[in-house]
Amino acid sequence: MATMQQQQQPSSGFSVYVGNLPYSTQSDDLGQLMSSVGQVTNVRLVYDRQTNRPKGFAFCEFADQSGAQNAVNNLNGTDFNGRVLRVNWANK
DNA sequence: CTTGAGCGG
Repeated sequence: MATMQQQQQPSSGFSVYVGNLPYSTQSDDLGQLMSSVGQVTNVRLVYDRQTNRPKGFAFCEFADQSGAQNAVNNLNGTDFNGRVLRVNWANK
């Protein structure tokens, strides 16, 4: 693997960006999917403040960096509820 | 009863 951005976030949790999600996706659905590749500490679905509609992406916190990396390697580019899942390390 | 690039109510 080439050099990639590994952000170690304190206060428990390695943030991973999850995008290209269906608007019908709930945090629980993502939580179960992420739990299948690693220990998930938190799952945050991003909603729009103006219309209260899901923006279509979310952020997942893993208890271990390997779990987050495993999620990126296993869920990124895969199909989820009819949409191609987009998983990557979070920037902020 | 709506939408589809991207990084947080």
